[in-house]
Amino acid sequence: MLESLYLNLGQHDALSDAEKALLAGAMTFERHFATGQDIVASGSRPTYSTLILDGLAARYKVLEDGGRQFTSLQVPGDFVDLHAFLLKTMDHGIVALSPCHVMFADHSRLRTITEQAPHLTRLLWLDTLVDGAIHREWIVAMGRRSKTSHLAHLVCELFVRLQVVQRTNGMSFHLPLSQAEMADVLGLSVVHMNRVIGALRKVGVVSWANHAVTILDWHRLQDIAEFDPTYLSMMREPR
Amino acid sequence: MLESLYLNLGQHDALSDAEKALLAGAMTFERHFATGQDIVASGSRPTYSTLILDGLAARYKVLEDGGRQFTSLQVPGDFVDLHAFLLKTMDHGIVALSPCHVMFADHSRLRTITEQAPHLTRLLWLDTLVDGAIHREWIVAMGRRSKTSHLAHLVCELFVRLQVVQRTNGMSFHLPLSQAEMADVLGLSVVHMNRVIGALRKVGVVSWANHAVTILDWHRLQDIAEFDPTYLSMMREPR
DNA sequence: TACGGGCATTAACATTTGTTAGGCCTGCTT
DNA sequence: AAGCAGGCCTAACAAATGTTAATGCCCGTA
Repeated sequence: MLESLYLNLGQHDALSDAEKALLAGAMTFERHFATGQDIVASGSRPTYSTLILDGLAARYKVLEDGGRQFTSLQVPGDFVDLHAFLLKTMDHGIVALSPCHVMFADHSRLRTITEQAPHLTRLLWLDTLVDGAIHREWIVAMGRRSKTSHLAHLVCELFVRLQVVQRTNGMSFHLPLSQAEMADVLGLSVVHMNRVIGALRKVGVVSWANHAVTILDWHRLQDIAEFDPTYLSMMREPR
Repeated sequence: MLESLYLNLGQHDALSDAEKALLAGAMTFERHFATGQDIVASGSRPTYSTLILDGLAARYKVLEDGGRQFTSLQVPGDFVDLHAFLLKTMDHGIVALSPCHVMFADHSRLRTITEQAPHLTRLLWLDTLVDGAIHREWIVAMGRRSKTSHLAHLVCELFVRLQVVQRTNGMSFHLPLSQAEMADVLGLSVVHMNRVIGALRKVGVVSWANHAVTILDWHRLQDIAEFDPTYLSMMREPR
């Protein structure tokens, strides 16, 4: 059941059986969320952290004018709010973008891990660092890439991340977001989001229909995106 | 000499004398960097992490077309590349935006801290988590705020962060960035950056000249920015 | 003192992006 | 079967942002 988590953490460094057992021991109950439901509310002070077993979720903030911005997309194997273990107060919400199957890890047991399992602690820390690296890449994309390049970069990133947790199917993956939701990822209007998706389709590097994205020309897509996966730290080495 | 670091880490939770000693013990040599010099090179694999004692620095990425985007600004007391301790390979560069006085902490000694000082480890982890929270706020600003609001938000954030490490002077602080550099922060052209700064000046909430920023109307500035400092986790509580 | 470079500022114009509105599907409900 | 809601897509126009170029200022240096 925790296979995705093991794949996710294990991509950076070897994960021992004892460590897997410690992780499993930190888990409490599981739960399902329907599309659109809040998994964690902004401003709350959770006493557990949420692991996604299956489904797609996103962090978001809402502004006074009603505008919404997603700040990350979370795939199976992601600890969506590991932050709250130390940050205490959630400064953003987390919403299910598809039906989500999640499991909760008690903060008190995570704390025990930090007291007794330094290497596993470093791997969990690393998980949040990769999260930050992804944020930086998004900032670069929002600030200095063309919108087409930004979208291409996102497609590359999602494909690679989903591949790690075995959620791709050949060169395709399931992306349950509507174009309005995609617009809240890239920070665009819906109309322009539609234009940009159209542009990417037109160059022929992806097909995108019915929430299924297929990469038709990985090399050219990567080129448009200037995608370099270094920031995802997928190299397995001692940490 | 490490006062800024103690102030920075200590804002989130009490820092014991033993922990301060451990931090001091992790430090090796110090060094000065001139404005514009690279403190850490993109793609390098440092064996130490860099603490800013004095000066302003920034993380950045450069794209193929020469465009540059800053992904964070780093103030005294910030561990600019604590990431590299676990990420290993730098996926971005760090440049001095003013003369910088820095000190290096050996990764091997940081590792010892993770083995022997769980609470201090959590505080260091937390430091990187706040970093991520700042990134998220930047993403929201880039995606969904007006440019004026984005700039106002940045001014609020810098003021608060500098205040923690006692680098403010009343309602003023020193901001050594040129408008071209500011443009690389917000992801704008230089010309538009100039317009936006002009707009903020015109409403009369800040004065901005000779690299000195003075907040003339904090309340209204905060209002324009929709600035809520929760994300900085400045509350002192057990972590 | 004269010169040149970097920086802030502005103008004029080009391009990108947002807004408003509507059409056309599809799937679901009555 | 009719009606309705949501999602995708397009058009026409408005607003924001980028580009190019020019001006003036300050400052360090020949």
